Amino acid sequence: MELYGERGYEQTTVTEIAKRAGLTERTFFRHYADKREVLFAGSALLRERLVSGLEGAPPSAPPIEAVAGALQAAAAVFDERREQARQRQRVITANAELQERELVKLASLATAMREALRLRGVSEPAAGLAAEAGIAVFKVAFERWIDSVGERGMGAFILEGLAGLESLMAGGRP
Amino acid sequence: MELYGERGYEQTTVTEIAKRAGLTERTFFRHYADKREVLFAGSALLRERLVSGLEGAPPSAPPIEAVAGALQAAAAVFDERREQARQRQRVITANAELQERELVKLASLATAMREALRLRGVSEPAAGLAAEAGIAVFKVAFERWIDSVGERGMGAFILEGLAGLESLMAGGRP
DNA sequence: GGCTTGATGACAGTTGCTGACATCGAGGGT
DNA sequence: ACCCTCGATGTCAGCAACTGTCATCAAGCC
Repeated sequence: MELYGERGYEQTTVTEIAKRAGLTERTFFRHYADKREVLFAGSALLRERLVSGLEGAPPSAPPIEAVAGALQAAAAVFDERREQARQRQRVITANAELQERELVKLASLATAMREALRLRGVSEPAAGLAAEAGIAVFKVAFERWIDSVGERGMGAFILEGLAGLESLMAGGRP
Repeated sequence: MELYGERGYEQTTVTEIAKRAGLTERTFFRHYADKREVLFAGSALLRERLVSGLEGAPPSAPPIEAVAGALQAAAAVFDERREQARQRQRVITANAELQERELVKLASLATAMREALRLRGVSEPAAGLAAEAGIAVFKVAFERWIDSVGERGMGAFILEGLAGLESLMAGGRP
């Protein structure tokens, strides 16, 4: 992160990263599958929160409410590390390769939610739709949260996003 | 595509592709930014269809209906080349790097739709939400279409997806 | 003290991708 | 017909990401 911040992602070679960490290039690749993965190792935590959020929802709750709860649980992760999240996002938005990887991580979150919904008894294609729509709301809310100035928590943006999408799907014209 | 089909994506080197095409490796990279791009050059057509679908919708139509029309216009592209689409998708699902690039292309479609919606007068965050939700429906519909056996057009899956998402957002329990 | 085992180093090799310069063929102007 | 420009291609050298293989080494275990 230091090096990525100092000279940018592309201008940083793996050899430099390894040297700064007091290791060999080869050893770096034993810990991270590739150069990008350094920035995304933490996404496992997000997945856990989403999944346990879905598992923790009352069995009687409709899918969208379960998803809403899971998104709230995930949003809390960001509120705890607001500045770190912004710094990280600055590096990512500055580089196309990193944005690719971020999309992959989001897709894997969608898959995890989809499977957790299936376990709740939600059938296809509803499970896939609910998961993808949830991630869509998450993306928009995250972007707005990052660009926001105040101390507003990400959960508020999630709520707004859910309400907005609900209105849109009902034929609303905001 | 021949080589990717014969021996798989990773086992095919750019040198081989260039030789098969009667060109040099260097010339290959003058036409395609990278090795993956060969499979995604056609996505520009998809974007055009989506955008002109949005532009062509009656100004009075609510966002979700404009998106629905655009998705239908895009779906037609696939019905015309069903077998080709399947073959391509087989190559892509067999390789992680290619799935990454596919996600990038989908994200760029979402961005294009978002901007087209803004031009229709839809404001944020509704434009972003509608675009992302539309792509979510598209993803699920495409997956179901690829896995389907009959001659059913992709447009039918799009319609089902839209209806399903509408029901979900209204608190439905399918 | 010897043994296994997991992490690391050393090193060579492949391949995607880029920069710099030379070449060549098609049109365009005179 | 002659030259001239220009776009596409070839040639060559090189970097950096990533991988396979084997040696080394330290920690714990018998």
